[in-house]
Amino acid sequence: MADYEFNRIEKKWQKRWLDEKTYAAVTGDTTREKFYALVEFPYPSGQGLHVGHPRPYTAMDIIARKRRMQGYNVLFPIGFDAFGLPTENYAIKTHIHPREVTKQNIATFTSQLQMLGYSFDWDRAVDTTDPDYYKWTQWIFLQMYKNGLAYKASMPVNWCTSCKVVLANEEVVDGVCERCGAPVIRKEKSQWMLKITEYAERLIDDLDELDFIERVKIQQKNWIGRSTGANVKFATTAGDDLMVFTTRPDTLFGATYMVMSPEHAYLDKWADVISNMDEVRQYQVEAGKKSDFERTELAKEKTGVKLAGVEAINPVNGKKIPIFISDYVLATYGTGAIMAVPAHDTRDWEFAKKFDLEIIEVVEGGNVDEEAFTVKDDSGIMINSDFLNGMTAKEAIPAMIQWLEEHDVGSKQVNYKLRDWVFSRQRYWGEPIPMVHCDKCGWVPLPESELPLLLPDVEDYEPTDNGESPIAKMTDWVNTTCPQCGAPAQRETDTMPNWAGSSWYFLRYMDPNNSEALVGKDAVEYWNQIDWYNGGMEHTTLHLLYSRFWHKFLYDIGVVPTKEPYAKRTSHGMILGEGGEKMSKSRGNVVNPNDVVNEFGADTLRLYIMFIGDFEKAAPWNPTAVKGCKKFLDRVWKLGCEKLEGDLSYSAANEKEIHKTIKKVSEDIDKMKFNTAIAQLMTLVNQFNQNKPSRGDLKVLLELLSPFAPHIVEELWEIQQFDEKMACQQPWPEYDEEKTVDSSVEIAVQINGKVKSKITIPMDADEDSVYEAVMADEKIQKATDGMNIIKRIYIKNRLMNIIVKPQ
RNA sequence: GCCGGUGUGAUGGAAUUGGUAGACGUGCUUGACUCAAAAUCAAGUGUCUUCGGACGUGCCGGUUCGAGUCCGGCCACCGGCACCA
Repeated sequence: MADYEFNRIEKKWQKRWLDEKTYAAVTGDTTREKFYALVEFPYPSGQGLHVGHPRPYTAMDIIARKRRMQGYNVLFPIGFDAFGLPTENYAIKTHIHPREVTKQNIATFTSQLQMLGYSFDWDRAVDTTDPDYYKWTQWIFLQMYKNGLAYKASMPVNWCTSCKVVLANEEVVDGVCERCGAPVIRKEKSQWMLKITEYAERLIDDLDELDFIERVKIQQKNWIGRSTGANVKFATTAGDDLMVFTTRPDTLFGATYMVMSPEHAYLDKWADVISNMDEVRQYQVEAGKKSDFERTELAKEKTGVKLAGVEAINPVNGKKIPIFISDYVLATYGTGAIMAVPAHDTRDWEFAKKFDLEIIEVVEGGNVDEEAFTVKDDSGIMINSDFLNGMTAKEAIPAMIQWLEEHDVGSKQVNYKLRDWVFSRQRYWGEPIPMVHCDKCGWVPLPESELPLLLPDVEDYEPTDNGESPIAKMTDWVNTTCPQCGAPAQRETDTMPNWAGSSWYFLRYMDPNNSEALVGKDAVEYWNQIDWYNGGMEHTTLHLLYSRFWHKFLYDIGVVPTKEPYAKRTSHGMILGEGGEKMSKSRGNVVNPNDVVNEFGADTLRLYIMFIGDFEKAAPWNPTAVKGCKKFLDRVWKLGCEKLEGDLSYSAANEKEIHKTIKKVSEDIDKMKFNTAIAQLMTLVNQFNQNKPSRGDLKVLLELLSPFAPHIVEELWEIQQFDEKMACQQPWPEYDEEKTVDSSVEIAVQINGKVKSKITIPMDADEDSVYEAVMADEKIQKATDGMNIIKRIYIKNRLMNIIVKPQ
């Protein structure tokens, strides 16, 4: 018997798959149903592949391989999301051009991914830094601009003090930079923005039709943060009406004061009317100095300033109430001002206590002197509220909205927490934003014929302290002429964030070499929607949301035929270090896939990473357990090398277990229960070691194993000369439900719900004959001796429970 | 604080969705082979036990003939959001 030389075997088959383009998807083969399986394309970092990558990749590879065997026309592509900071930082350190670094890293990643035997369609690989690719990223930006979805605005933005770059809200975690951990401060800057808020409603509502795992839907919904309520107009003694948003218009009679955010525009407008403007200015300065992080840290203690000389009028009762400014009211949400109902809102209550303001109870049931009574279930009864008295909150809300509308002082309103997407980055290694600024014409888009706008070469990639991109120093590139009027003009020097290229990459895979369009009509009609997309939870409110937004826009302008890019979304758990901690260089617990492949082979790594535990949950790496998977493959090798004679029928001894295994493996792959599928394959192999397999037995084992461990399977397939076509090109085995069932079954016999004995009965035996067999059992006779049998419960093929009472 | 998730042997994890808890793997014990070790193969492995049994899925209670699974109340850990009106 030949040794199991996994290194030689794996290289041999990888080469053959690539040479023969075994896994190329065939567009236009209408005889077969299409299946588009997608994994998140990697960022090609200098560290190379991490063991985290193989988990989702192996999972989708197994699914793709099985679908091919089931006759689908499968598109399973890969590419590289190569713009981004780590590469740029590396360039700063080494003075090697990011383009070169990216090229090397992509080469490393490619060979590592090929080393693991993934059935990617390599001819379709995309690279977001390729001008032929980012031409279309820029093109989409131009379409957004033309449709009013891209705009430049000066506003306070998140500024990472270490990366020296603006961050999107989604990139700020606990007040620090998601990537480097440095503090994020607020900085006033002029930025390109994308109006994702225009799509907020559709981004929430359309989730209902999608087959996404629930936690993804919930997280996106929370992030978009829809709340329904009303806008209410308060007249003021300054003359202007002050508009507020509230989710509880029913509590309007309890509104005893108002609060504006320190940034509210009326403050400047009212400067002459406000008699304590000095105090107001001082508070504004202090609030402005605080970073987001400090604002949240100091959340407990309320601060604020009462506006002297201005009062508001509560529209429902004409009462004059004071107005404050406080940083607990955010300028960016709602109208930047609130009506305060201290009796029923915790924050308002704290503020009212501190400033000794009136607290009026309008919903019965709490003790508003002690704490705010926040009713969550809408069932509280309204009091002190004139025409609302006696109603539940649920009834009072629409009643109040109606009243507001009738009196023209308010209306129903929906608000979202989602903010527009800050889209410019002051860095080098990104897509140039194809816009030109002309003193006369303002911002002018580059004509599409000038795309791609190439990223210029610079001498120095170092970001500048004044917040400008390194490209700003390339005056030859920056200075241009206005596409509209021909006058001297300047190019935009900020670049796009790394989320840009990844927001549409799945479309390019459908038609990667199209030079006329980002994707051809036929290709996008055929591949249509991604059938199954697996990726990390960390992208839920970033890439996953952004790409849904872009796709909806592309749908609106007629580029794609579907409203949503992904029909189904699943997510894998993280691979942790040995101690159950996150793998990191500083902890020194990083496992390199290369080492595992060298020592045990790619098939063992694939098998282990799928066997490690529940796919959705995090799992710690266990080096000794890897051996178990290697041992399993050693046993398969031994079985498979033995020369078998005869036809391809199943042996009588193994037939039942084979049908069970086909069923279990088929179903488990579709449910991503890879660990139990592998366990069943192990059980089958254990049985083959008891009952020598026939030639047909071995053939079906190899077919079932081939998505998991494709290399060893192809080698054994060749040794056995099963077919001219490779194992991966065989039809997926089918099972006979009847043959998965045993002829006899062991059932439990319980007395009063406790298992007392076990007996073997024929499959599907009727209750009376089972009862007879039960009563013949010695242990049961003993247990029921001298007892009254009250009743019996029979669950077919499972158990019989006898209920007895002492006589 | 709000939203979501998880809790099962020494260990990673199974359990037909209310029906024999611990599949499969690791580890450990014993045996075979070996001068020996590794590898391989075989048997065993939840806890306690007076060997009749008794107990056992984070804790307390409930529903049920029957609960890891359902309900109520806690505890612990993980993830997300957070002064969002």
